[in-house]
Amino acid sequence: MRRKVTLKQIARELDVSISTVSKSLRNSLEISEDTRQKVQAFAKLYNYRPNNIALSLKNRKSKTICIIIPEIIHHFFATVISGVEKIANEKGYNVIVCLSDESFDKEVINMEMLANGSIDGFIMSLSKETQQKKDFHHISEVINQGMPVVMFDRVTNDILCDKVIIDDGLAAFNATQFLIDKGFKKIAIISTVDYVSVGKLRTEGYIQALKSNDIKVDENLILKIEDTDNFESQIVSLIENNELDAIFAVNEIFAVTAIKVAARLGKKVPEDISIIGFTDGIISKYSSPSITTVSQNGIKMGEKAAKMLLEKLEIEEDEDEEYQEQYKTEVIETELVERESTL
Amino acid sequence: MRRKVTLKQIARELDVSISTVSKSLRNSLEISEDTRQKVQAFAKLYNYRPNNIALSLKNRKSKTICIIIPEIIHHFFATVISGVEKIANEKGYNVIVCLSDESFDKEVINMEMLANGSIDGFIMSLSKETQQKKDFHHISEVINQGMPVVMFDRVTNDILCDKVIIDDGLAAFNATQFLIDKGFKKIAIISTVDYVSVGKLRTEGYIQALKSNDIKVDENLILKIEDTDNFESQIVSLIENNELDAIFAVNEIFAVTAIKVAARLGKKVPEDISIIGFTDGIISKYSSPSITTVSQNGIKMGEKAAKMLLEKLEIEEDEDEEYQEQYKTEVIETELVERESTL
DNA sequence: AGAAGCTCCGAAAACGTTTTCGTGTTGAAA
DNA sequence: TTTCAACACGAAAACGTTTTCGGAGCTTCT
Repeated sequence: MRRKVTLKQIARELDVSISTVSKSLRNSLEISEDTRQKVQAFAKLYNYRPNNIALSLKNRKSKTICIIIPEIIHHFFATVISGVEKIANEKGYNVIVCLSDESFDKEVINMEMLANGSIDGFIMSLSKETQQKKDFHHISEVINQGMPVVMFDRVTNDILCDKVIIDDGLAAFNATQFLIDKGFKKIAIISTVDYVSVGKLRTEGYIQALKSNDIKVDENLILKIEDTDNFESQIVSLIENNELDAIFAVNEIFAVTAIKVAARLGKKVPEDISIIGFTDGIISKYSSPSITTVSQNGIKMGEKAAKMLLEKLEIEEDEDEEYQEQYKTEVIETELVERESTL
Repeated sequence: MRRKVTLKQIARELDVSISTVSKSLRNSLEISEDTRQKVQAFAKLYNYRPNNIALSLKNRKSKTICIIIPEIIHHFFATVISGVEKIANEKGYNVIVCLSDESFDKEVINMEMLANGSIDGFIMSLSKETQQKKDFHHISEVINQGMPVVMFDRVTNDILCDKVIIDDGLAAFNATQFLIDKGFKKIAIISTVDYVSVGKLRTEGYIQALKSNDIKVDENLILKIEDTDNFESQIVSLIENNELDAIFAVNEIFAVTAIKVAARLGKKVPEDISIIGFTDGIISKYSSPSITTVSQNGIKMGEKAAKMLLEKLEIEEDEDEEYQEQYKTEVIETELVERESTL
């Protein structure tokens, strides 16, 4: 078990200075052909690799970025990570993945822990608790220290930074309009509580669509779910108490649960009731019937977010001094994937 | 945008030495109460945080571990990450997630890139390609340098290190036996090609179960799928050409696809044909009918792997010198979760 | 022969810490 | 008055790099 070999050891062994070794390995013309070859041969033999930590310290950057997500056991976030990884790796960056578990405290701890030199920038989606508390000091602090942050999906207007989102309102509008175009009038929505930004936006889009088609908005058809562990009974009531034509669910789980509940209540999907979901995940694809859904391309979001972050990092590198800070918000287009759950 | 403050800056500002500042912040008794308070107040005001990279360099460890998985868009691996994260965070470690995308080269690159000081240890599950090539030099190299490695799920006997696995053979045996106990004789298996270690083991378990119940093994009922993108037609043939009682699928996707195909061919699940899957993921839970499956607790696997790795790291720290190297293989128990897809 | 210019290399600083060791200043004991 | 311990602090090394600068030794030109 030989430990990693360092410049110093090579230098001692070959009886030259550390500088000479370093320069030789970097093929500096300052060093004679002879010495260079000797050093390089020796380094190769002992499988020398520069120590990343030392390089990070010297260069004052770690070539590592961090992505903070609320939970990983969630197809959408997993795809985003995948997109981030792809771009980051292409550019020689590593990715640290942190999970906030929807907790404000964990989000803060993670950021504080990593903001001290370990990483060069953040990509993040807010935890539910953070969105509820509306406390973003940990993020603005990091930004104030000059570390770039890119937010995606669950974002906030209270922080100025690059963002990657989908147009949740528009996507919801389109999904609802799709149902209306099929001739449906009694359309329910299964959404989340309002402090989850995307839930609120999607609900608004749904309402917009109804209004612009002169369909009266019925509060009884708007179900806002708080506890994502135990909500099935609420969906049962919704379907039992209303003669629904269709349901728009703001995520996969709600959609697939609606299908199950409908089946149990003797309603066929899509013959008796049509259902549209949100997020084109693994459930929508493999459910029976498979689910018509709004596809938010997580990979594309991750790629875009990573590109924006890396761009900031490269710029900083060049013209270190005060260029006009420009923040962009990129909107990733969504798409309605038609499957079996709608007529 | 003030940049991060360092010991040196505080020292200059307060007109003391760097050592004094460092000691003050660590509450050393060498420093007078007076000076300590002054320094601490100043540090707090300017929100001083020690630079992690510098600490890593000094301590020769990064308090970061890396987990390499074949793909993240896969419920099982996501749960493993989640388990690793949990334990690592508890002990103050960060987790770098690397994706090999089932590619040998990416696995090698990732390991080489990070093995140079960036991290303290690896947790990994082999990529398909690596298992196929049986080339593990990158792993043994890392181990030779004294860096602990823990392998999980997809492991190999060619490398000596800590491992966390399930008893794939036994689990498959039990699943098959479960079907046999229901009175089924014509039981098919949908598996992967043999170089995927877990696929092979599960197939063996299936065969064992048949044999020990004196059921003839019919090669036509053993489907080994190579291309995971385009296999539906093979399942169609399997079901069409054989009067099956039941199917044992070695993963969720195969199981849910079998259900779909069966339905299309006019066979009801579970009335006409029973189906058991492997991996208790989101699909099994939300599919209709929901799928009876072998649950491999990914969280527990991740937690166990992380514990084993961190233990090695802590030991190394203490008694740096040659204690007898002991490698363990932990077996995580599986469980058969009965749902709707079996009678 | 002196100046100038190369070629080849090493010393040292820098990145930000922690820690060991030394040293100057007190105050009290001998 | 001398000696010694306690106290409070600083210098420097170390972790492993890269890079700037300077210098020694040689050749070439005038």
